[in-house]
Amino acid sequence: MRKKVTLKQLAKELNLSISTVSKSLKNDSEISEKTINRVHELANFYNYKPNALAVSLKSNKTNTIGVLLPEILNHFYAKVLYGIEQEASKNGYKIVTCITNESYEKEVEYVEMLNYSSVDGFILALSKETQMLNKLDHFKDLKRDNVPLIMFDRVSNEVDCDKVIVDDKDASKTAVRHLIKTGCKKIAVISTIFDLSVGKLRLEGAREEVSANRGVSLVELPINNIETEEKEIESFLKNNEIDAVLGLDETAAAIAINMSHKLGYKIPEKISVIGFTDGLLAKHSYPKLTIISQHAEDLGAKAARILLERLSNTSENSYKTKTEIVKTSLILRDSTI
Amino acid sequence: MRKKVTLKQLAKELNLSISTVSKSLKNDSEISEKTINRVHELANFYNYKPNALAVSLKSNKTNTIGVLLPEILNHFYAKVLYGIEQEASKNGYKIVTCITNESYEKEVEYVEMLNYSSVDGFILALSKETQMLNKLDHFKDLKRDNVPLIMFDRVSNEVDCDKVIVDDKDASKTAVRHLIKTGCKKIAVISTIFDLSVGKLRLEGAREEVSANRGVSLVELPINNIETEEKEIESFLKNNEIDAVLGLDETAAAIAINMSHKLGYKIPEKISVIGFTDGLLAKHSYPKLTIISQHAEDLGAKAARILLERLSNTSENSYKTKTEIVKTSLILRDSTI
DNA sequence: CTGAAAGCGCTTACAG
DNA sequence: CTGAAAGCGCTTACAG
Repeated sequence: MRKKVTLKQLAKELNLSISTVSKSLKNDSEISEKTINRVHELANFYNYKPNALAVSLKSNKTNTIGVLLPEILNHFYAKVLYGIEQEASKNGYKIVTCITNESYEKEVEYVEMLNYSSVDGFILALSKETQMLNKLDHFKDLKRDNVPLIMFDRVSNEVDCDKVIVDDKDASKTAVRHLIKTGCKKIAVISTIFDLSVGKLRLEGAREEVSANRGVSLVELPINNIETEEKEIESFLKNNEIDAVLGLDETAAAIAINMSHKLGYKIPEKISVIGFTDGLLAKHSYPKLTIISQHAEDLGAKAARILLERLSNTSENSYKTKTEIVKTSLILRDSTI
Repeated sequence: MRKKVTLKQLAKELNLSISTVSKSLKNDSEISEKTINRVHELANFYNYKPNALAVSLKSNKTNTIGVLLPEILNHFYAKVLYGIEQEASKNGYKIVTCITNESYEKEVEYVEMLNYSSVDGFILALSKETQMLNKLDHFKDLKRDNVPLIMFDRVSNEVDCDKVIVDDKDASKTAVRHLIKTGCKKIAVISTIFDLSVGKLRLEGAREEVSANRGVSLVELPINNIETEEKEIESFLKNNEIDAVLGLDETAAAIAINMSHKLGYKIPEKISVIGFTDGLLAKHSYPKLTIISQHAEDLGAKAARILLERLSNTSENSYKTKTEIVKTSLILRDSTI
């Protein structure tokens, strides 16, 4: 069982009251300088730290932000987390992170758990399963308890809260436009995330851009089963005379590159490839992948800033929620012409 | 500011005392069935949840484990985290994770912060900077406060605590033995982690195994600057007549494969490649990388189990610490013969 | 300048 | 069977 020095013990040893010790540690002007010094000295000696549980119980705030991520082996979320962490710690907030692993049940469980642990607010992206089932009741508790919530990336229209999203549709358009500009005529879109809000938007963008250009066509390869993704992409590349691939998630484009190697197709000479998310796979593919960067770190920082703002306005019990859109960038590397 | 129903409010509305309500919620046999039912009904209606801060303050335990990771964009640590999480949540424990980003200062800060937040125990791998500076004073606080600590993977001999490590030296030996068995004569070892305990052990293993085999030689490529890693590996491959590469961290082997593509070297025909860590890069390289798996998930679960055991033995204030070793496996894929 | 008292939301030994 | 009281470790308005 953990042991810690308390105000009580310091008070006893100094022959002072608990109140005086408490005030001294805050350098309260009420207290004589001499007493303040005595108290600090002993506190330092014992390495006294106030008990955070007691402080939080009293103040009704924990200075903690709960963060829920669908997945962590994903550079986008990992970087968002980093952005949140930076901004939060700059402002004296801690973060507690839970990974839902794309499970609705886990998401519900973690929201309850963190709410029960009295985090001051939430930042989260919905799990895949939650988006598919479209069950959002677990967020009503937060509303009822008056706990602010910021959703990012994977959001739901049915929850009224602040949101930070990426301009996914525009991003796809920009990518496709680049492919067309460099001479591609038959563009494949590979997606494992057609169930997600972001996947839908990205696909829509590609469709719109293609249909706005005469003589260019789109072939869609939706992948249901991650297990067979490689094989599906390989046979797709073999059986379709395409000259470009747009991968809508982090891995699809990388796999397209690998399968092209296998089939002996040159990149970018025969096939141009663009992916989403500036992650490890993109950096360590050969040739290096041209990608859409979602500026994950900025996005995280932005979400944190909005939350901190909500937390500082303790007065307003209800407020008008807002949605901010983060602009993406197309980063040209070696997998496109 | 968050609002929550409390025992007090329930008591008032039910015309009962706080004690009776509290006991009823726990189905205490002292209380009449009728009262218990009344209380539960209202509690359900209001969705009452006890305030975790108050419970923890009273019980002096938070059911929370603090986890410190050097890096998260690293499959090994991400999977260890997953293993810890599984085991912890199975036993009603939550985890709070902090990423040190290989910084000594951050590590000190987080240890203090989590200790101050009253986590029940710690599981951590040291940051690179901490291992280089070899400053370990921040763990004395934990000892003084009687908070159990489990170190894994990157550990220090100078801290007396439970440890879970990987048989890194044997792992390298096994890898090199396989290379030799398949006919490799001149083996390169590429390392960006020669400062780390694990990096040293892996290198040692490779050296020992090579010197035990006549006619086989080792070439070492230590890389100081991650920025120029690719170029260094490329020119190394060009200027050395090697027939095998052992990459001691997650990325080195992947880069070796990419640079081989660039130089037109066939894998595994001309060069065999083995890497450490069964991560995304290994899975999505072409050809698929033969790797040493450290069984990260098991390792995490094991660390959690040891900690939970320590936490359940509240009686013992001092105990004999132990070190457990997790066996690695060589997983043969397509980058070796 | 210092301290006693109330209170944050719980739990539990004790009294009735 | 129910409740008053003490206490976990703090903060702060109030009294002296």
